[in-house]
This record gives sequence, C-alpha cells and structure tokens, in this order.
Amino acid sequence: MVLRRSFYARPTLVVARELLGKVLVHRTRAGVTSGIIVEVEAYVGESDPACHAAPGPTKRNAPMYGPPGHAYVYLNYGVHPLMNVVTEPKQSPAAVLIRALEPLAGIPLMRRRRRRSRIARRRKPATIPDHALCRGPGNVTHAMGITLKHSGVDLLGDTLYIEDRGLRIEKITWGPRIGISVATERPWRCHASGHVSVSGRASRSD
DNA sequence: CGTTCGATGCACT
DNA sequence: GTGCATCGAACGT
Repeated sequence: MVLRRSFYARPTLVVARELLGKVLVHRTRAGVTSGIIVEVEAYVGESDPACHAAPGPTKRNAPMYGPPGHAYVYLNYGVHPLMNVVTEPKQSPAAVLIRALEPLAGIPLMRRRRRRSRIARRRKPATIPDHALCRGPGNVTHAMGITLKHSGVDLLGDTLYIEDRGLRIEKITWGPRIGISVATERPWRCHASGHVSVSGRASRSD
C-alpha cells in the first residue's frame, strides 16, 4: 500500500527510521523500477547547518517549505541528482535523503540507465553487480531515472511513490551523515546494519 | 589496503 | 565566481 500523507507528516527522524524497509517505485514508459530503502539521512530545518533550508527559503529548496510527502531533488556536483522526501507536519523545512536501495524490479533497466549515465560513459564497460546498482544517493537517482524535473512532485501520485509491503528491517545503525563538513556530530544517518547495498565501507560491516 | 582528484551544472552570494 | 548531502579511477603504501 502506498504511504499516506500522514506517514510523512511526522518528525523527520521518525520518518527516516520508518522509511527503512519501504519500497520506492518509479513508473515510466521504459518500465517500472523499484527497490527497498536501506539507507537514509535526515536534514532537519533551518537550525540544521547541513540542511539546504539553513539559509532560509530559496527557489531550489522551495519543496521543503511545502507540504510533506513531496520530492525534493537537486543536482549535486553537477553530476548527480539527489532525491529527498519532504517531512514534518507544518511549514517546517525538513527532508530525508534516500541514500541506497536494494533493487527489486527493473534491474536490467537500472543497469541500462547506469551505463548510459554521464560518468559511466567515460569509463570502460564493467558489469555492475545488482546490489551496487542503487548504492549511494547519486546511483539511486541514476538507476531509478529520477531527475531534477521530479523536484516538487507529489509522492502520492501514480508514477513516483513509496509503498509499505510489510517488510520489516530489524537491525539498524545510526551514525553521522556522510559527505558534509558541518554538524557532523549529529547521528542522523541510519541504515540496515550490514546490508550489502549500503554505501560507504565501514558502514556495511556493522 | 589507503588517499587523491577530476568531472560537471546549477543555485546562490 | 564559488561551492557543493558524489562517484570511481588512478595512484601511493
């Protein structure tokens, strides 16, 4: 069943934890891709220096100031769209970054998308293992076909959404968020402990 | 094993 | 003009 608005309209750290085990689905003309969410990060409001809402409202971060249950997608390093899910009940700018999935449906399509992505095109052909297709936030968006055009999209629509399929991830680990230089003491990243599709090296071994 | 570094585009100051 | 919530190849140890 597709997650309702009320799922997202809760404190960001709660939504982050609850997103583990849920299934992200994207339906396109090319086909359906989906995967189990196994790694996320919380970015919580203007008081969080690592959150894109820290400088206040801008054109880019506008979706975070809107209703929960929408996507906030932005381009990172000129190469990678990163996908967030907008959270919190009111006009409180916060979101959860989707960092890794365990691929379920559309694995051949994911692999095709990864191979034709800008970075992959420059290097020699190498077969990407299934479990690495959506490992890392940039890889998630490439494999799922998520672009900047999805920023602001309602996740209660019928093309990009998140489902509860009754999966329960028992063991999770909280730790510092990756790739940021401020507020590194806040343990606002969580992932399925020891999962092969989780990004980072030390992270997968615990 | 570990670290460094280039690619690349857009929003923001 | 600057600086990224990254990726992975290429190098050093």
